[in-house]
Amino acid sequence: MTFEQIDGKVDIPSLEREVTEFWNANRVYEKRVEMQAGRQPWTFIDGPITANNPMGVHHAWGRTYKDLWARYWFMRGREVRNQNGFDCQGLWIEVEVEKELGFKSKRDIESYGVAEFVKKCKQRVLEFSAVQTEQSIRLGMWTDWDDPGELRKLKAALEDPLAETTYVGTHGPVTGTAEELVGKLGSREMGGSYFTFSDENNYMIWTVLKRLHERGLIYKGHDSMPWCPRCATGISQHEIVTEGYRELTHASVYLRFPLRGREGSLLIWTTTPWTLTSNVAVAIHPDLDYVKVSHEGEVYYLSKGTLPTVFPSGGYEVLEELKGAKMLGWSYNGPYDELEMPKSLGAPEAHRVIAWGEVGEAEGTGMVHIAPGAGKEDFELGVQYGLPVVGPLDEYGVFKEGLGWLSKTHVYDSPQPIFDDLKEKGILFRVQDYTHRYPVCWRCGSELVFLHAEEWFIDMGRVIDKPLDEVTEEEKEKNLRYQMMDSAKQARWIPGFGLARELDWLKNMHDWMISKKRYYGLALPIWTCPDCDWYDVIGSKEELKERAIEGWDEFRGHSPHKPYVDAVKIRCAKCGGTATRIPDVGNPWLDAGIIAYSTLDYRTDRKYWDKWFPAHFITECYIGQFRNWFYSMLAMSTILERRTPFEVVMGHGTVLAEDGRQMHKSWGNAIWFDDAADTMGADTMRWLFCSWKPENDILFGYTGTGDVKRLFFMPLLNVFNFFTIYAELDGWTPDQQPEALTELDRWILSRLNSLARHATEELAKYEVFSTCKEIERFVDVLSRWYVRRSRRRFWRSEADDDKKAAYATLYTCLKTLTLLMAPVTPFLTEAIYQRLVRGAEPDAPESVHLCTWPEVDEGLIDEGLMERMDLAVRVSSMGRAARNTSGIKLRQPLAEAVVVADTDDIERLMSLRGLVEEELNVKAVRFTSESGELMGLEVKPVFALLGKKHGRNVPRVAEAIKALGKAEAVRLQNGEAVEIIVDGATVEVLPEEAEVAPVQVEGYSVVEEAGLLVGVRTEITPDLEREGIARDIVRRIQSLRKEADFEIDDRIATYYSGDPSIEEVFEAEGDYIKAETLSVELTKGEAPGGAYSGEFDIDGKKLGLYLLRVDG
RNA sequence: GGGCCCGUGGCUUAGGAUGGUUAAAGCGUUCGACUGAUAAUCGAAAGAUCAUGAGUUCAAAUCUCAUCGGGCCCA
Repeated sequence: MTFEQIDGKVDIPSLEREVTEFWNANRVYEKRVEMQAGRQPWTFIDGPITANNPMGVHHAWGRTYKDLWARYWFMRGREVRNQNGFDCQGLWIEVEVEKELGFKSKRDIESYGVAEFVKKCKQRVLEFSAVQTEQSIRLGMWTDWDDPGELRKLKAALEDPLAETTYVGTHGPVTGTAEELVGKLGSREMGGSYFTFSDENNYMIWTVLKRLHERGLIYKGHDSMPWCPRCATGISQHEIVTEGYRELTHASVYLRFPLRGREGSLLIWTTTPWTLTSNVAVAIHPDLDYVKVSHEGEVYYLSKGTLPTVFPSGGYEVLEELKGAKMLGWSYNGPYDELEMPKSLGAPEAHRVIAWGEVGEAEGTGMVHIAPGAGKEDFELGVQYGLPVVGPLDEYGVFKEGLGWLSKTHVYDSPQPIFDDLKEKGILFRVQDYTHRYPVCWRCGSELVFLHAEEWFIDMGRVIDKPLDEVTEEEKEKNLRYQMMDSAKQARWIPGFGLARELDWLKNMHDWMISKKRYYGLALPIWTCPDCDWYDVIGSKEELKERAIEGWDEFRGHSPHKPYVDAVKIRCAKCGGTATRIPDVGNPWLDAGIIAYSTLDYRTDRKYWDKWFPAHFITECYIGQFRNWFYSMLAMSTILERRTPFEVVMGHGTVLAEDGRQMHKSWGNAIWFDDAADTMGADTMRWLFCSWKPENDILFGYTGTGDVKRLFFMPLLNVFNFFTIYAELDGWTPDQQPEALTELDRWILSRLNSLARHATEELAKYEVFSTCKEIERFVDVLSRWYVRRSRRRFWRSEADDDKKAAYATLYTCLKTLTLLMAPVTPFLTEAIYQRLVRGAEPDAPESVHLCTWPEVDEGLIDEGLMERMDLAVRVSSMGRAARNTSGIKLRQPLAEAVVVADTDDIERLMSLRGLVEEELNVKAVRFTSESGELMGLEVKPVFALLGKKHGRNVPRVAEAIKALGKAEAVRLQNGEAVEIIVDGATVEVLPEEAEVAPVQVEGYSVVEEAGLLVGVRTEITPDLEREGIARDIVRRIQSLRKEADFEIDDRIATYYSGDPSIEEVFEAEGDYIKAETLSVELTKGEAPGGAYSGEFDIDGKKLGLYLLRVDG
């Protein structure tokens, strides 16, 4: 069999499974890679997906892009490097493992054992990297995948980390301890995806951090961060924003801070009484109006605007009004100045009034209590004003030593005792319930506190207060911020506003906090001396070994993770003490940011790195990546090489559910990737994603993918099936080329080549949306015009040249289209290619994905022809509309269609008239530039105006107006007055007294549109009527043939009986009926036994038909 | 508060860089047709002052500014 159909009721997912099996059985991907080795490189760097859960449909969007350009460049003949990557370290994985193990806090991890916990984290990564690998293969992603089974075996082997095992990588088996092999995943020796927990990835970051340290850019700082006392962990701002707020009611307190050296107190309000232990300053707004008031014998300062809320029942007297600015620098006595910790840190001496622009009057007293050790903004203000930092809580929310009676009590139990204490001290003003949105831990729901912690930072460079382009080379020299901006500008950002966003982030970013007080992640290579302030950064495993003074044996054979690496100690270069590693792990964006170096063997094989760096292309969902992955990639590359690691970066939007909301398990609008792949199919998703503008968020669901299938895939498959049915029947093969092509053929080939040109150029620019739209348009015209207008050419029984032309043309269209679509819909195109090309062209590559990208034949692009055909399509469409309004069915032939157009258009349409005749089922198309052929002008009197002017003569005037000729009508239309004769008198008719409207000429149904007029003659002569009936008869015979299950090319004998007027048609139109229905004879009367019969009704007249298959 | 994006028929979106006849699709609605691609398909109709206001221009959905509304990022 040369050509093979695809079942019209095709189940796309099962088709895709069949294609996957074909690829696997024939090692198609491997063959492609071998074919391209040593050619011009194309390199893609994958932003790692967190291997922590199954992937979602939102991942499928970006992954579709990632795959499509790799396939495109494969077809363009490049050597492609597109290694997939997994993000393997960080809190998210810890959280899932904690859930698995039922842990509630960090204490649970400590008692379980850090080594075991880290192992569990690695095992989780191996499990889900296997799952995601399977899913990605299901999506059709082509890259050097690990065998998921091997990943799972390695996971099991890791149970005993130091035991020998073997991993079958993509280049063959590798043997080592389980922990060693895990640490080598993704290396050139092992093949497969890269894993950010690999030894190389971690040590490469050590190298970077050491370089930064050598430049003096690593420092220890402080931060005040939201903290869950129950989980004993910091919570990032991001975690709070997504689901971390709850409506809560707390007891808030108003209290007095007595002023030093002047009368009265500052009136302070706070919702977090525990922070009063750490008060250092009071912030006011310098421009706000404040008042000094007396109330029940006490004197207070507060802002004027808050008087009504503070004293709801009045009873105060304003003694003085003043601007906030006048109070700056005033000193006061804090509520806990007697405690040892604040005293030792110098808080009492520091107490003063400071300015802060964020102070408002919406709540409180317009005076804000500032505790730099217990709040984020407080901390920043503290840095700005050089205030001491009092951090009262430990990581479990317990008050530290040095806080008197509060020490060792828990922060959650503190409000009431504090209120009692304040009352005893005589500074309590009022306690009052207050409801607000308060941050809580997204894992356990505990209320968060702010904790002051030591953290490690990279100095990203100060902001220089001048326009970007005026920053000098010298200023940039020590300033990563500006160097990164330069790197960012070297890349092309899609969409264009991406660069502006990245630069905005770079302008505003703070120093990079790289430490996190957790267990599973990059071991920050910072060793500190417990006896002095010395610290150093280690740049490699080798350096660590060399400098180790103890613990190396314990560490040997392990990956650089906690707890083993912590055993290694080095000598303090300053005091000779024993320095230990800080317990912190690294920010996971360090892991993802380094991969343009770590995965390309930057440290060990610079030639290899040179070949593949920088990436030609990267793409990710842009929400968040400007400050995450794009940022960290730029940072690392700027530190190491001061250049961008990617040439083109494309960002795309987020996937939303079809109701326009985020997909959410509990809202019931989420779609899982596996379900989507199983029901709608991977290619359907891929097409939906690619035919969407990347910068817009996409509404993803079964309606959209259903449309893809119904409006695009099905018409395409229908055309394909149409071709295969007839080509197979006729035994056409591609070597049967025609002598000449028709205009219709040349037109569709012209369309095809301009499509190919568009696709080639746009895909090279990383633009796929418009290509998909063009392809959809092409399939539309191919189906609705080329094939529809060519159908009869395929039906003819003899194989003439015109038929060859039709086959050759349609074959070329389908084959080229398949190649153009191959990168976007790899499964569907493979299914078509196998059935269309493989049987017909013995030398064709065995897979569509082993083909080269189609060449564009510019010579076949004929702009003039395409314009003319567009015109013919429009005329046909208008003609159909005209028939439609006349109510005459299309099967009924009509005598003529008249087209009114200018002479140029007539000229252009002339050679295409045959197509229009067939399409409109008319005997002839007549062209004219005289619109009067189809449209007259009707003049209607405006009675409202005429009545006043002519009184009782109106009817006769109106009569005369209606009877006006065309010339006068035109003058009226042009705003001129005309004269008429009524009863012998001359009457002037003003333009406003008559409405002029076009009206159709009798006997035609007419449609008008933009300078064109198309009409069909509606008269049905007896001859035409007979022909119409003949077509009706043909249709009934055809449907009967089909019911009878005859083959398309079976010959039949037809017997008929019925109304005399119908029988007469059989005689008059016999030849036509015979030819159309493959009837070798037409016989009046009932058939012999065994005939297939049917009774019909044609416009109320009876028809009986009896069909017999004839052999030979 | 700063930066960026988006507002187009009932719904979902094209078009927008380069201003130019009557703003284009699909869904939905209504009517009709076709019939050897057929549980498919095709045609037609109704439906939009292109968020609002101003400006530039002979001409603005498109360019500029402002306002309103929605979203994202950073404070």
